[in-house]
Amino acid sequence: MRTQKVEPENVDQKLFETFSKLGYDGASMEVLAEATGLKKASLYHRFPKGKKEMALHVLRFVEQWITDSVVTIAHDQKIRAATRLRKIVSAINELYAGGANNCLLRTLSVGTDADAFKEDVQRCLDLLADGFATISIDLGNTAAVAKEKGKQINLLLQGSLVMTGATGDLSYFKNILSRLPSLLA
Amino acid sequence: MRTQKVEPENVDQKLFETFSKLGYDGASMEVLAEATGLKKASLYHRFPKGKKEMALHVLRFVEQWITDSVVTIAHDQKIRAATRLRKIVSAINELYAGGANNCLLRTLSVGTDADAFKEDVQRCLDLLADGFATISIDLGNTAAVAKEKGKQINLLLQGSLVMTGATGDLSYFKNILSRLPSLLA
DNA sequence: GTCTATAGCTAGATAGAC
DNA sequence: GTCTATCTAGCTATAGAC
Repeated sequence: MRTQKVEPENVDQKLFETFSKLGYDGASMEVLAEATGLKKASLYHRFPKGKKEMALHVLRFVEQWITDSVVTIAHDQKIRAATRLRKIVSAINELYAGGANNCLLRTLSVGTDADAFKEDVQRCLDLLADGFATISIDLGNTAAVAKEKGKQINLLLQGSLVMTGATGDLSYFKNILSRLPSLLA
Repeated sequence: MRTQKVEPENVDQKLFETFSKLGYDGASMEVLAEATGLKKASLYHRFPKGKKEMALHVLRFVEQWITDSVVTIAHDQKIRAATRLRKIVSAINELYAGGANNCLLRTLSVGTDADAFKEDVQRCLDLLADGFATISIDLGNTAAVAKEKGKQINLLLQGSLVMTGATGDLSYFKNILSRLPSLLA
């Protein structure tokens, strides 16, 4: 048929999940096709430059998510800073399924083609740190202190996701999320 | 020739480095052969069950390193706790090349065969946490508090290595290492 | 836009000479 | 114990029908 079998947003979501879980080298075209519900050739129709283009596309998908769910919320002066942070924490908790999901930014940082993704990964991490720093400033910190706290949150989230992923113990992730308000204050 | 071309310890080291850098799926037999200086068939002679056996062997290599460089040192009552910790920090700094190297326990936690390594990865992480906890107890904390601190150090080290690996900024790793004494006190 | 079929290559793994 | 040569399966990617 000529009509789309799967919505682009659903394809993005499945590619995101698969790359997050298996990394770039572990996510074969066969697996990606099964995950999206499309045949390999159809995936190539949507991403003519192949797997690398898919991963870069998913990274932009994540960058957009961060912009919408962290950065924009963080800057919304109509809402109290503490409330903004609660919304961000809730979004992050949902994205990572309470710690059960790996972080794409981490899984794409290891492998044969990691260099190709480094720039986009860094931009995403910077956006996250800036979002957290914005909240921290509004909670009463100087820009310099807030910037350091933002970077520290990135470190703690990544560490908690590694530990939760390796051990299966969701409390690593859960604890960091619940401590975010005090860590940014 | 019938004699060994490369010492087993050197093979272990190169396999460790390659799996750490590229992960399991990214470390092809071809790449592993080049890294060790052996041909593929020679690697199969040493590891008849193939790549999975190599990765498991390297995990035991790491477990031994942790036992020698962290656990045993941590329990050495002949030395002051603060001095023991300095030795451990120094060893960790060297292993990770100041943050430039990825952590094998993390890179083997993602990919198509991650399940096969999970048990060993967990054991290594537990050993590390126990080593840190031992120091923390000797610095005056209760067993319960020390245990939590040990787990937190694992989280911080993993997080710092992810951030340093993704951004190239060695200070994430360096800062955590320098804070270990106060974090365990 | 999706599909079947397949090209061309590289992966993990083996056989057998030395 | 190491090597060259090779097998098979899986990989990324493409061709062309519908």
